[in-house]
Order: sequence, then structure tokens, then C-alpha cells
Amino acid sequence: MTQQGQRFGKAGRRKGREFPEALASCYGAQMTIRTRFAPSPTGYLHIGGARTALFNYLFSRHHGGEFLLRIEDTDRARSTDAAVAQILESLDWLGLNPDEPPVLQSSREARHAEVARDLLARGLAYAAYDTPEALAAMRAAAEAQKRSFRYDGSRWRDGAPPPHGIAPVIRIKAPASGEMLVPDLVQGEVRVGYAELDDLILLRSDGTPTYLHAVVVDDHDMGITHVIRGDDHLTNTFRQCLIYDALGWDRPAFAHIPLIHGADGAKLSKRHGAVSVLDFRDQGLLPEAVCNYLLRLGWGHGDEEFFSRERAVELFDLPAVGRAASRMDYAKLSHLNGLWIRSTPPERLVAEVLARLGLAPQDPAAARVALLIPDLAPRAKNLVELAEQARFVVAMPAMEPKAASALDDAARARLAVLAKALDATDWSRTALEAALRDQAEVMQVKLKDLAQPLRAALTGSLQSPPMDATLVALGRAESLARIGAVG
RNA sequence: GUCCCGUUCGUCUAGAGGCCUAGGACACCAGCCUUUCACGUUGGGUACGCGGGUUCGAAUCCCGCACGGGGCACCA
Repeated sequence: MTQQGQRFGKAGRRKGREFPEALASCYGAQMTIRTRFAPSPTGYLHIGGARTALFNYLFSRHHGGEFLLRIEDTDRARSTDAAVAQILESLDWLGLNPDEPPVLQSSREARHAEVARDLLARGLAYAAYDTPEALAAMRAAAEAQKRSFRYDGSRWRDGAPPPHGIAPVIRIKAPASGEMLVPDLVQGEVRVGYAELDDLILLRSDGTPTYLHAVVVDDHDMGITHVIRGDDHLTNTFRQCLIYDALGWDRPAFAHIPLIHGADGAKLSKRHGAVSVLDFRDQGLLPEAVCNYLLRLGWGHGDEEFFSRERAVELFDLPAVGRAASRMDYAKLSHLNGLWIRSTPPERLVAEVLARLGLAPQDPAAARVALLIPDLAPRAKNLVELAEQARFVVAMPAMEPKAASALDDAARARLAVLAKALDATDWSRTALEAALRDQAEVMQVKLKDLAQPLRAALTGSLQSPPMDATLVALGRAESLARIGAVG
């Protein structure tokens, strides 16, 4: 059995999904897998889109294929250059850069029209002369009779004479009976009666392509082998297959992944909190954590929770993706981010923190930050917190009330003695810790009763990394100055 | 309304007929560790939507119901 065969052996029967032979063979065939992410630039890249992009990326990488990007900007009124830039920036931040330059759908309108006209010439599509008003009336009539609306273009199909003064749309001739079967790598076999599908519009009366048509033509021309997208497109797939079939083109494999919902189970929107990828970046999340979290939404691998990009590429495959929508859980994202912060090289964290504190790398305070980061990292859930916690080494902050109350007369007296002892100590963590313990013993107080006042004096707070680390980061002169300042 | 899809702890999930007195993670609670706060660690409670089948045996297969989501544009 080949490696491919084994993989499909497990995947193909997962969760009761039986994949048809055709799909199984295409899955194992020696072809280069090409996936694409195709957002429309009408707003920022949100978390749902990011996951779709991630799954496309991971799937193509897992199978040694390519990942492409297409900007679906055919809706000129709503598309903006700013949105395109934001999407590109978001994908770059997530580390999901396409293997080829992005394709602008708007640049391909001539090709879309050409394909539609070809269908028309071959008698597989027809011109329809209904006005928007007439269409609206038909829809209203259907609703009044409580039956679902299905466009009936038999007049034009049968060659009724074109009326004057109405620019036609081009509609496809859909089969009237039978059943369409669409194999889906996530959903299994999905079927629908042709009677449910009507003659959709390929080209609008102004000659521009509709979404359904443009997508089919572009995916075909770009050599897309696997269309992976949100399951809000599932029923669109039937309509697109109508076009593929009419054209005589091979249909790509489809995979419709479930949507992400907010904590209340409703479609994710701004009121649920941060949903834009760039918001997550600004809130101090690491791209690795965001991808890790997104990967675990709707997909799992045994008890594993922590996935590097490499590990994700190694393990990810479509048949293991669940079919139910999942809810966004910010607490878990935050936890994962903490995990990632703890496993990120300190140099990178230092760079992030310096940027957030507005410090140049050559700034004297930058060195103190760098010294403290390894001890700060386990205490922060995100980069914003990390930067805030490092701020005290740059300049002595205002004393917190609780910290101030830890500095009573007795405490200050102890600090004065401690300062002398420290000044006589080698400025290393081990020596400083020993000195601290020695002094506590000499003063006959608990270490805590010496450490907390010291912490208050040094950081203005009652929470910080261990005192030896803090003293080293601050340096001898600054540490003694801060102790002196409260005496 | 109609078509399509779904339903395991509060949440994300493991689970492909016996390994399930249902496992892991987040969150929550309690203990330990400790120089504070974290980190770490130990333990705890909480789930197979409901009803019928099939089977010696079902979270797993089938049917129905309920509930939820998505689509039904000259938007994408």
C-alpha cells in the first residue's frame, strides 16, 4: 500500500464519511495540488477568513502543493484599495503568503465574458430579457403563493423574440431533472435535485460577470485543484458545478469548512470583540498563537494542543475537519498565546517589547529590558502586558498605593541596612539572592518581609519577577538609587 | 417558506460497534510549589439533544422529532 493509500484509508472513512472512488483517486493522484484563498476586499480580514486561508495553506503544504491568492474585487462599489492592503498585511503577519502574485479578479472580466459568450454560442446558455422589476414581481408572486421562487426562463429558452430597449443578461441552461452529486472532502457526499437549481446569471446586463461565474472561470484558469472555503458557500457549489459541467471542465475537489461563531452561537461580528486579524496583532497576540488557535477550531489531533507551523503542515488534512460550527473562545486563545510567548526566543520578545515601549535598541534602557525579558515572559499572556510589565526598568513608575503601604518605617529601616549589604555584594543573581537571604536571617524576618518592601522600592508594585533578576536588570547604581529614594 | 448542513462537559475537541464506569485542553474550584505575581504541578465537578429501531452489545449504524446554522440577488 502506498503512503497516499494509507492516508486515505483512515481519512476516507472518517466520521462515517464514505468518499467516492473518484475523489479517492484524485486525492492520491500525482498532481500538484493548488489551493487559493479568495477574499473580497470590502473590509478587513477577519478571523474566519484567516482560518480559511490557513486551511488552504496547510492543505497545499501538506500535499506538497501551492497556495494562491485571488482578490475578488468585481464589486467595484464596495471594494477598496485600503482593504486589499489590509488583507495582504494580515496574511503576511500570519505567515500565509501566496506562492504567486495575487490575481485581481477585476482584471479578468474580458475572459469571463468570453467564456459566457462561448456557452451562448454553443446553445448552453441564453439571453434573458427580464427587467429587475419583472423579476421582483415574479418573486413576490411566488411568495404570495407560498412557494419558493425559482426563475423560469422558458420563454427566452424557447426563443421568444427579444423586446426592444432591454439589455439582456446571459443565463445558463440548467438541467430540469435528475440529481446532482457533489463530493466534498469535509461534508461528504452532498446532493440536490436539479429542479432546485435555476438558470443562474453568468453575465449581467452591463456585461460584467457574476460572482458564481467569475469564480468558476478563475479557479479553472488558475489551475485550482481544491476549493476550500466557508460552508456558507456550500449551496453555491451546486450552481458553480452547473457551470463547470456545461463548460465540460473538470470540477475541482471541494471542501466546505464550518463557520466560526461568537460566544453566543451567532455569526461572528464586531460586537463579539476583536475579529480583525490586525486587531489581534495590536492586542499583542503572536501570529503563531492565532494560527494554533484557529487550527484547533474544527480540527484536532488526539490530545495535542500545541502546534507549530511545521507540525501543522505535517498533520493537517481535510477529512479530519469537523462539520459543526465552533465558537470563538478568547480565553483559550489567550492561554495559547501565553504558551507561545513562553516558547518564543527572548531576542524576538525583546524586539517586540522595545517597539511597543518606543525604545531604540541602542538605548541604555533597552539593555535592562533585554536582561529582564526571560523572567517576565512566563508572567504575560500577551505582548502588550509584557511591555507594560517591563516598563518599570525604563523609569521608576509612580508608586502603587498598596506598594506604598508596604513601605512602613520598619520596612524602610530594613531597606537601609539591606542597601549597604547589597552594595558590598557582587552584582550577580546568585550572589544577590544569597545576600537577600542572609540579611533576612540577620534581621530575623521572613524573606517575604524583606523582599516585598524591596520590590515596592524598586518597581513601585508588589508584583514583579524575582528580586535577584530585578536587581540585575536594573543594575547596581539604579537599584541603590531607587532604594535610597524611599528611605 | 424552501433547499443544504449540523448537534459529545460552559467552550474547543478525542471518539470510525465492545478499549468509554466517555479521554485531553481552556475556564472554574481546592491543594502543592514559592520572595510577590505568574509559571509549573496534583486533584475535583460538569457532556454523548430527544424518541424509536438494528445488534449479544451503540456516543459510534438507520429512521423520526426537536433545536441550531447557512443558502435561496443583475452581492461576494
